Amino acid sequence: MIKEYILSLLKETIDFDDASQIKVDIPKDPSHGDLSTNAALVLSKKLGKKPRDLAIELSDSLKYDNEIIESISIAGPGFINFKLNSKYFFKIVEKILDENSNYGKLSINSGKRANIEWVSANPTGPLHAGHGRNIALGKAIANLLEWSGYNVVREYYYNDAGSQMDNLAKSVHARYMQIFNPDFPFPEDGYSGNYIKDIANLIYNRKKDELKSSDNLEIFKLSGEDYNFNLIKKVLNLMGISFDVFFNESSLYKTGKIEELINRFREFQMVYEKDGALWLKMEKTEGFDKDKVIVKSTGEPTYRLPDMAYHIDKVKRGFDLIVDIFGSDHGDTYKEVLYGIKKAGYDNKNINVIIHQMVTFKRGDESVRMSKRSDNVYYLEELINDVGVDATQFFFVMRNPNTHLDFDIELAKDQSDKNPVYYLQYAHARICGILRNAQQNYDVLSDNPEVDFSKLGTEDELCLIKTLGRFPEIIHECSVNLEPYKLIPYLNEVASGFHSFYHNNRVLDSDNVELSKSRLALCRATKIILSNGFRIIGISAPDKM
RNA sequence: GCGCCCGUAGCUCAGCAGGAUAGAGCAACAGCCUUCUAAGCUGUGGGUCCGUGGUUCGAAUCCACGCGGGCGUGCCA
Repeated sequence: MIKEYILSLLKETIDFDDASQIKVDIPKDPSHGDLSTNAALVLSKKLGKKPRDLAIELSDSLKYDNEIIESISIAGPGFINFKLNSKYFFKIVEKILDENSNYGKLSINSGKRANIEWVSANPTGPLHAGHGRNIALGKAIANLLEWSGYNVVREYYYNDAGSQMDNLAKSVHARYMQIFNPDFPFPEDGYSGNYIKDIANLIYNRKKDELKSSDNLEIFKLSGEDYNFNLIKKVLNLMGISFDVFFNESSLYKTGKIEELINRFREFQMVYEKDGALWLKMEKTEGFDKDKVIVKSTGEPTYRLPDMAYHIDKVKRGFDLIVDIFGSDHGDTYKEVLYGIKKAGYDNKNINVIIHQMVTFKRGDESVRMSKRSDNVYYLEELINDVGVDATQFFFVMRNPNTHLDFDIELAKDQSDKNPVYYLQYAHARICGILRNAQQNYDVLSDNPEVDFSKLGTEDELCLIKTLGRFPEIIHECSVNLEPYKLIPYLNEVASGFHSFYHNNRVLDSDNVELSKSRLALCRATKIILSNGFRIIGISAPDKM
């Protein structure tokens, strides 16, 4: 890319052992040129020269290609500013049109395999709105991994074995029994949602009172699991997500992986028995302050043991990168899991855990209460019905996962310029409108596909082209750090650049065929960038709005 | 108490591997539709970057200590 080109020019001219401080950036102020470097500032001390003198010296001796760099100037304390040749920018437009839906795809991780695990909600009930952040993030990050070249396995891990599933069975059973006897006691910590009654009714419709006097809860558990999983999959489907692997906890028992891990811990003397439970030694030097139970006195493992076994399984599958996405309420447990992997003698360095903070939902100024206990749950499906899939996806991905998210339902629902989703999508729809119009009403424009880009030259046009050309490096930045949210301000800039261009520059004009063609090409290039960006963050690119 | 995260414009947030005058969207105010979608464009106002110290040519950004908020700190997941 162009930044590397300039960096390589600098390296040809002057020796610097430590290049980490030297940066080539796009200056905030466009009057400072298209690119700028702080090289002279950084190197001045080492070489004992004044930054400005060094800058002049450097810029005089650079041997650059005139087709790429038009001019060089010195400014401020010693920044070297580069103005690029517009021919360079026109080549970018050609490249975008040529690579089309692949433009921006990187090869930095070609040939590598990545596993990304997220959602992983247990089938004890439908997904609630708060799950949305995890779901949306994972979707976008999985896309980013693919764009950076990885072969990606999308995976969902769920617990179909532990005490939560027993609780589900008891809850469904109680609702079933209440059909015959309204006074049948409901478990104190049972799942109170109405869906439990729906499951009980389904069982009743099938089995009538056959199960009334049975104390086998298996059928209640399986029916509940099945019902809930269908609800979950339905919503995931709405969100446009499909998983390659559904990994269930019980398989870890069947294949003996839990037992194997316990034996390994024993072998490495990492565990001891106390009060009838099996404890894992947690070392202070690793930041832990007390030991943790991995097998309860009842003989059942705590959640962390199968979590560790599961991750060891992923490690053994040989991925180059393993990504986990958790809410901040799991912020401590993932550390235990990584620790367990290491202490069992496996390598955890390929595991990258992304922790996102919690979400608050608001309708205008009013916050939406979400408590599981009172059945006052705002389900993800309701949120999607309220604001639409695109707004749901967009609002969850919009912010840095590290910060708390305020999700304004009214704003997300609003079909007006207030809503940032529409601003972006509208730019795409507008372009499609122009393309339709060109096809239907401007035959002359399709005569000869040759485009003379030198017809382009207005401020708006050049500004838009420059923005489009930054797409690959934005993808690079986003994918290296697994940060899809950074794509959004960029796409906003693309849309804004396009809207300004549109406002000031008539695209279709029969009296100006060559100009029209080149502007039409610019429109197509913009459409490609927008739709590629939308695909990554996981929203649709509408043709009409 | 301890651990992790956060504190930037009226609101929601970018910027935080140190760099030129701290940005965006919304809200406020003032303009722009006989022309490819006004779900748009143009302009204006708006800041103790939580506080106090430190590191240096330079700090919103790094360090220390406070203050405020969120989440953890289970033989729940």
